[in-house]
Amino acid sequence: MKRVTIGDVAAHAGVSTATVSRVLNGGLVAESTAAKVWASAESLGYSPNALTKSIFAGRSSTIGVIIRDLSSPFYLDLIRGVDEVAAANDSPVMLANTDRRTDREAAQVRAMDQHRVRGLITTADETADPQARRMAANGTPCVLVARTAPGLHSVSLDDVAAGLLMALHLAECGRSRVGVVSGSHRPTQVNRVQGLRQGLAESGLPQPEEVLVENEDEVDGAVGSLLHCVDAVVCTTGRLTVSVHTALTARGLKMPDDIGFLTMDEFPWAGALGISVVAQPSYEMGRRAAELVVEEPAVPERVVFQPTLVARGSCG
Amino acid sequence: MKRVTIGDVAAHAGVSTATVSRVLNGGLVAESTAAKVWASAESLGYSPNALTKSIFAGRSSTIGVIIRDLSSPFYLDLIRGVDEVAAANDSPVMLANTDRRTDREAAQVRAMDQHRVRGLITTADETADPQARRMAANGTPCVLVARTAPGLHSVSLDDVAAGLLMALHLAECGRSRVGVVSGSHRPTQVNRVQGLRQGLAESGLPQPEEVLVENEDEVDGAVGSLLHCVDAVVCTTGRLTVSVHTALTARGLKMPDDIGFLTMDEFPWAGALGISVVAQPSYEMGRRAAELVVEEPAVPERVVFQPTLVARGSCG
DNA sequence: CCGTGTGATGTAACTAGTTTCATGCAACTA
DNA sequence: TAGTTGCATGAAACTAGTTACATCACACGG
Repeated sequence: MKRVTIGDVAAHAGVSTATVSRVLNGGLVAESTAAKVWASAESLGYSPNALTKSIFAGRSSTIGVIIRDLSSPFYLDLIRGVDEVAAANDSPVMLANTDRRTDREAAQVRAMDQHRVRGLITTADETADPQARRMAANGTPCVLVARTAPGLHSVSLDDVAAGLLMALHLAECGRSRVGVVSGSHRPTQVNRVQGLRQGLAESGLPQPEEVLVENEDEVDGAVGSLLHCVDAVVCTTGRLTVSVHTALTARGLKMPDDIGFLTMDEFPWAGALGISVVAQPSYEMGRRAAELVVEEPAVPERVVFQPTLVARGSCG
Repeated sequence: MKRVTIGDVAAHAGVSTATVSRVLNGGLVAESTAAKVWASAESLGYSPNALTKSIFAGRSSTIGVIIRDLSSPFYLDLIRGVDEVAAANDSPVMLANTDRRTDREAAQVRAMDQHRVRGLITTADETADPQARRMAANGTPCVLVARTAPGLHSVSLDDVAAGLLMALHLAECGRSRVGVVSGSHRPTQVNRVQGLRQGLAESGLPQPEEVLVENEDEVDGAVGSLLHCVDAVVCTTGRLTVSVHTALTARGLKMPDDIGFLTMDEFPWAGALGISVVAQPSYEMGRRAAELVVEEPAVPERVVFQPTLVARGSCG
C-alpha cells in the first residue's frame, strides 16, 4: 500500500535521490549509474508523483475546462478540440460541468485555481470574472468561450454574422414571416437575434416574432404560440434543436413545405434529417482556446470565428 | 506573479503557518485569531494549493476517466454520470480521450497513476490491465467500463441479453433474415452478436449475416454487401448508428417497410427518427462507476446492468 | 502558595520531489 | 609533482503545505 518513493529507488540503487532525479529527468549522470537506477525503478515499480513535481514547478500541467452543458454537441466538440491540443502537449484535462447552474461557476473556477491549473478554459458568465481575473493576474491564462471580457482571452463566434446568415438564407428561400426561439439572455443569444433582425430588415422582411425559452419542457408551448403567424422557425441555440424540431413535427408540419426550419450548430443527424444549420467550428474553437493556454500570449487575445451556413433544404 | 503562500498569510496576520492551517481546516483556534487570519487571507487573495494538500494526503481528490471516444453518446452520458457523483464528492474529474487508439491507453493509465488520482474509470482494453492492477494494488480503485477483468472492479452491460432482446424484437416484428453490423472484436461486440445468434436460433430463425466494420467510411460498402439477402439490419454499436442509417436511406430504403433497422444505445434524435434501439443506462453506469471509486470496496465488484428495448417502429 | 489541567500557539519534522552548491576523484597540463 | 580542469555525485535547502509535540499562560483545586 505504501507508495514507492524516489528515496526507495535511491536506496535500492545505492545512490542519492538527487542522482535518481537526474536520471529520470535527463541530467548529467554516468551511464552505468543510470542503468542501475532504471533497473531499480523498474523492479520496484516506481511511479513518479506528478503532484510533487507540480508543486515545485509552481503549477501543474493540467488544463482546466469548465463547461455549462455536457450534453450539448457544441461543448462536446469544443472539449474534443481542447483535449487534442492538451494531449499533444502532455497536459491532462480537468473537466467540470456546471449543468447550467450559474451559481456553481465561481466555485468551479476557484477549485481550478486551487489545483493550480496551467490555464483555464471556461464558459462561465460574468459572476466568475473577478475570480478569473485574479487567476490571470497570477499568471494563469484564462480563456472565455462564447463571451468576451476586458483583460481576458476569448474564443467566440461572430454571433451577429450568424444571425445575418440565417436571415439571408430565410430571405433566399422566400420566407416572409419568421419566428425565433432563443435560449437565454446571454450575449451569444442576444447577438444572434440582433443579427437576424438586422438581416431581415436589410432584406425588407418584417421583424421576427421572438420567444425566449429557458427550459426544454417549455419549448413545445413556446413553439405553439409562434405558429399562428410564421412560415419559418429559427432556433438560435443548438441545445434546443431537438425540442423545437419535435414540437414542429409533432404538429404534423413537414419541412420545408409546411414550415421552414433553421437552427444553430452542426450535429451528426443533421444530414440524415435534412436540417439546415448555421454551424460554428466548435472543434477548431476548442483547439484555439487550448492553444491560447499553451502559448500564454502576454496581451489578452480575442479570437472570433466565422459561422457558415449548411443548407440542407429544411427552409426550402 | 509570485503566489501568495500560507507563510505570507501567517506573516501578515502575525501568527505561525500552523495556526493559519488550523484556521483554514477547522482546528482549535481562538476566535479573535481566526478572524485576523481570515482577514489576512482575504486581503492577500490567498488561494490554498490543492496539490500540496494532495501530496501530504498521499493522493489527490481527482477522479480519472479514460474514454475511447468522446463523440459517442454512450461515453458522453457515462461522463455526465461520473461528473455528477464526482461533483457531489468535491472531486474534480480528469479526462483523457484515447480516440480509439489502443496504443495510447497504457500511457494514459500511467499518467493518471502519476497524478495520483483517487480512482480510475477506464474503457482501456487488456493491454493496460497490468498497469491498472498495479494501481489497484497501490490502493487506487480502478473501474473497468464495458469489460471485466480479474481483480478489478467493472461496470458493464449484459451484452448477451442485449443481443437476445434484439433477436426477440426482430422475431416479433416478423423479420426472417437478419444482417449484423458490428464494430470491433471487443467482448461487448462479440457478446451482443452471440446473444443475437442465440436469440434468433431460439426463435427458429436463420443465423445472421455478419459484417465487421472498424472504420466509419467502410460502413456503406459493408451495408451494401449485406442487403442482397436480408430484411433487417442490426447495428451492435451506437457509434455506427448514423453511418448505417445513412447507408440504408441513401439507397432509398424506407423503414420499416423496405428494411428493418435496430441499433444500440439511446440518442437524442432516436425519437424524432422513429428508430428502435436497445438502450443501456449509460448515465447510471457512469454514476455507479464513480460510486465504486468513492466507496472503494475491498473486494473487486462486477456490476452488470440490464439493457432495455425501446421500440419505435423502425422494425415494424 | 504550589501543583495540575487546559486551551492556544509555535517549533520542527514530515510529505516527495528538484536544484544549487560543494566535494571527490581522475585525467591532463605545466 | 603540483595545479587545473571537469565530470559524477551527495548533502542540504527549497517547494507549500500538515501535524505531532513542546511550550506557555492562566485558572482552579488542595
